[in-house]
Amino acid sequence: MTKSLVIVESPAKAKTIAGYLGAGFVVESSIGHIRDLPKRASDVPAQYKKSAWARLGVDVENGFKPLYVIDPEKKSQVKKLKDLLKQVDQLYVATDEDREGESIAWHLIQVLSPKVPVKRMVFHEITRKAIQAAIDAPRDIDQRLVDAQEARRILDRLYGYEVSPVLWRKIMPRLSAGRVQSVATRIVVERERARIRFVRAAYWGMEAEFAKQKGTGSLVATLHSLDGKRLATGKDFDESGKLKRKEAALLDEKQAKALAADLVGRRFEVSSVETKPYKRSPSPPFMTSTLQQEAGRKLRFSSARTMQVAQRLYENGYITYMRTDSTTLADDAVTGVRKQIAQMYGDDYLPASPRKYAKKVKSAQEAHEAIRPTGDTFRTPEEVARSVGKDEARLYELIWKRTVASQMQDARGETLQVRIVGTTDNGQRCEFSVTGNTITFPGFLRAYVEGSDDPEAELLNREKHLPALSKGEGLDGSEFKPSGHETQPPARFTEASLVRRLEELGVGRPSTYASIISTILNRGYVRKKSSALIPSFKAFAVVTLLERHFPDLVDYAFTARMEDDLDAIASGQADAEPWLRRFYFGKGKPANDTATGGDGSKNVERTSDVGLHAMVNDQMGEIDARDINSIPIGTDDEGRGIVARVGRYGPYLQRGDDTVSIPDDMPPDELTVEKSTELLNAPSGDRQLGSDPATELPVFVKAGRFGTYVQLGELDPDSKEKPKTASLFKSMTAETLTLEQALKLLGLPRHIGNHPEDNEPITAQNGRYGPYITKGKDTRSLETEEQIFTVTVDEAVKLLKEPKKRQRRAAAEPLRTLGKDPVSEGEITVRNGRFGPYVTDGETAASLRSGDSVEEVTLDRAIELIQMRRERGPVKKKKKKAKKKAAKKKVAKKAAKKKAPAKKKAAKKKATKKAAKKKTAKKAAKKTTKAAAKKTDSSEA
DNA sequence: CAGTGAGCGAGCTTCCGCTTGACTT
Repeated sequence: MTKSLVIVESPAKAKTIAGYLGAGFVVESSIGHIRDLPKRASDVPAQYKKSAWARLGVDVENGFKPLYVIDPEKKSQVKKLKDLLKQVDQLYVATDEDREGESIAWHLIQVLSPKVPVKRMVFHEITRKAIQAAIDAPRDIDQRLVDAQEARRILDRLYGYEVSPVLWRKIMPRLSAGRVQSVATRIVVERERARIRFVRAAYWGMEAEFAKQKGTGSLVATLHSLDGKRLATGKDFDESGKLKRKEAALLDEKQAKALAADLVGRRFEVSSVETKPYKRSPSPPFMTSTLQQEAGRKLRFSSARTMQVAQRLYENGYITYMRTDSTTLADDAVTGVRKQIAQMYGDDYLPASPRKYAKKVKSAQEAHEAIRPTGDTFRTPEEVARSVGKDEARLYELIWKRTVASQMQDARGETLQVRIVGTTDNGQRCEFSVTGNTITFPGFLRAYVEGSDDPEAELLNREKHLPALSKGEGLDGSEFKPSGHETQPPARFTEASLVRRLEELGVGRPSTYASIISTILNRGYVRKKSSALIPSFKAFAVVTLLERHFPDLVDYAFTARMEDDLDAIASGQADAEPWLRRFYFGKGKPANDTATGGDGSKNVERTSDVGLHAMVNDQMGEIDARDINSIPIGTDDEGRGIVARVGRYGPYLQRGDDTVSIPDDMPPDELTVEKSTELLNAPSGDRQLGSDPATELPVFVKAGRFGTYVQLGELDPDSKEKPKTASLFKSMTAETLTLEQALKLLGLPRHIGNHPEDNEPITAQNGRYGPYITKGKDTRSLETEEQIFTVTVDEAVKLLKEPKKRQRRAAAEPLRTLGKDPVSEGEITVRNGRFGPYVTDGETAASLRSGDSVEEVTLDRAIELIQMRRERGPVKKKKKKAKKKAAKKKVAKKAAKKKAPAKKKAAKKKATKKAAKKKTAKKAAKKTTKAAAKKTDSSEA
C-alpha cells in the first residue's frame, strides 16, 4: 500500500482533511509561506551582503532575480516536512488554489526537493466529497501563476524599500510607504481634507400633526415643498455650503417661524395617496471584508478582534475558513440550509431554487468558500453558545443568521406615500409629506437584518402604519414646529468602512485587512477615537509627499492596474521581467520599444516614463522637506500666515517666529485659524522668576529643545537681537531655580581673570560637551558645572598648561572580557557605548544585534560579529560633512527667509548636474547624487 | 522650537501576503 504526504497551508485544515482521507495519508501543514525575501540586512546570507542589491533582496541588475531565505521561525516546520517526506512514496501539494497558494506549492517543492512523485491537488471547500475529488484529479504546478505571485512580491518590495527611505530622509525615521498602506492612509487623509474644506450650511424645515376630520387617526408629516418647489435638505448643498439644486426652496429661521404661525388654523386636505410595492433581497453570505464590516457595526468588534474570534471558531470546527473573498456556498451546505429554512420558517420562506451569488470584486481569487457554519446541517447558535466564549457565540450567531438569510425568500412590502396641502395667507401652496411602510412578507428579514441586532424588533420598527386616507379628504393641522438643521461634514472612516473602501479598490487581501489597520495605527498615521479613524499631521506630510512626488504610486487605481498586469502574466500574455524592469527602470529608449514590445504588459509602467529607481534618486534632492512638512492652516486677521509643521518632536504650529506644540489629541479638522491663534497666543506655561535689577528685563524659565533654560527679556520681533539664554546645570531644576541662580547663569561666560603671561582673558562657561574654560582659541574641559563659578585663575592657568584630556574614561571599563580574536589577536571585550552594547578587539567594533545580549554573547559570536564588521570595510568619516551640514543649515535658513527663489534655482542646478554626470559614470554619479541630496535636504529639514 | 568647543566603535528603520504559536502584559 502506498503512503502519501499531503501538505496544506493551515494546521486546522490538515486536521480536518486527515479525518476525511484516513490511512495511507499523512496530512501536514506548511503554516503559510515558508520562504520570503530577506526582511533586513542581517537576514541576507554573507555571500550576497556586499551586493548593491542586498538591501532589496532582489537582484535588480540581473533579471530581478529574487533572493529567498527560509524564515527562521519556519525552519523547524520545514524539517518536519522533510522528515515526513522520507517516509512516504508520494507527495500531494494541496495549498490554496490562488496566486499565493500556487507560490507556496512551488516553494515547497523547491525547498523539499522531493525524490518521490509530486502532485498538485486543489479544492475550494473542505467536504469529504470535494477532498476525494481533488485527490482523484491532480494537476501540475502552474508556473505562470507562480511567476505572477513573484512579480507581485518583488514589486511590493521595490515600492516599500525604495520609497520608505525617502520618508526617513524627508520627514522622520521609521516611517513606511507601501502599495497598500499608503493608499489606506491617503483615503483617511483625503476624508479629513474634505472635512477641513467643508462649510456648514443652515436650513429650516417643519413638522406638523394632522388629524382626520371624520373618524379617528392622526399622523405627523414634514414640510415637503412650497409652491411646487421641493424644500432644501442636507443633500441639496455642496461641501462649500452652497445650494447645488438651484430650484430648491430654502427657508431660514425667520421665514420658517413666520410660516408656522401663518399655517395655524388653515384648511388642509390630502392631495395624493400613492402605494408602491417593494422587494428586498438578502445579502450574500459573509466573506472576510463583509464579516469585519458587520461585526464592526453590530458587535462593535475591531477588525483584529473579529479575526481572532473567527480564528478560534475555525480552529474548533464551527465555521469554515475565515480569510476568503468568496461568497460561494458548498452544494452540501446549500442543501442543508434549505432543509433547515423549511423546518424553521416554513416552505414559504424557501426560494424555488438555491440563490447563487456572483463574485463582487474583480480581483477576488476565490480559493475558499464563503464564511459559514460548518457541516451539512448547521449547528444552531444556541447549541454553539454552550461550548464557546461569549465573543465566539455572538460572532457565530451573526454568521449563522447571515448564511441562512442568504438562502431565504425576498422580503416584500408596500410603501404608502401621503401628501397634504394647505395654502397660506398670501397664497403660498405648502405641501407636507409622510411615508408609511407595511411588510407584507418578511422573507429573509425573519432571520437577519443588516446592521441590526434583533430582526424581530427591527421588523416592527420598519413598519409604519398610517391611518386610512383618501384623496381630497380634509384634515386639521396643528403643532406646526419649525426645526433648524445644519449640513454635516462627511463622516470619518471607521475600520469597517475603510476595509470596505479598500476592498472596492481591490487593495489588500482578506488575510491583510486587519493588519493594514494595525500598520497605519502603529506608524502613527491614524489614531482611533472611539471608532473613528483620525489621521495625524504626520500622515498629512507623508501623503502630501507621495502625492506630489510619486503620484502614480498612490493612485487609487494602481493596484487594480497591477492586478490586470498580473493576470496577463498568469495567462502567459506577458512576462514578469520586462514588466518589473519598466516599473523600476522606466521605459527604455524608443529603439528598445520594438524589441521589448509585445509582452503585453501595459499598465503600471505606462503611468510614467521614469522608473521608480530614477524617481527616488533624482527627486531626493528636489523634495523640499520644509515644504512637505508644512500643512497650511490659513491667514489670521492681521494677514499673518499660520502653518502646522511636522517636526522631529511632534507637530507644532508656526506663525512667523511664534511656535507652539499642537496637542496630541487635536484632530486636524478642528485646527482652524481661530483655534491656532488661540494656541499660539496662550501663555506657554513658562515661569517668570522676576526681573534683572540691572536691566529691569524679566527673567523666564523655559523648556526648550535642549532641556530647561533661562532667558533674559522677551523676544522682540522687530529687533534682530535675540534675548540672552543659558541652560540650567544638571543639578538645577526648573521648579527650585531662584532668581539669583538664573542671573548667575545669564552672566556666563564668567570672566575668571586674565592670564598672567599674556594678559589674555580666561572665561568659564557651559557647552555642548559640558563645562569648559577658554583663553583665546584654546579650551579645556572642566570636571563639574559648579567649577564654572568656582575655578580660580591659578587653577585655570594650570589646566591650560596640561595637554587636552582625551576623555575616554567613560567607556574604559569593559563589561566582559571574552578572549582573543584569531585575526588581530586583540583581546575581545564587551562594552557599553553611545549606541548601546558592542564588542571590540581594540581595532574593530561591532554592535550587538537584536538577538544578542551582553550576558549571553559568546566568544565565537563576538568573533563573527567583528569579522562581519571588518568585511564591510572602514567606516566613512562623516565628521567634516557634519560640520558643513551645520554651517549650511544656518546659511540656508537665512537665505530661505529672504530670497526663496534663489534656493530653488540652486536645487535645479544640482539636479541638472547630477543628470549630466550620471550619463558618464554611473557609480560616481550615484555618490554625487546622494551627497547632493543630503546637503539639500539637511538644509531644508 | 536656544546656543556653544573635542572626539569617540554605528547600525537600522521599511514592503505585502500566507500562516500559527510562544512570548509578556
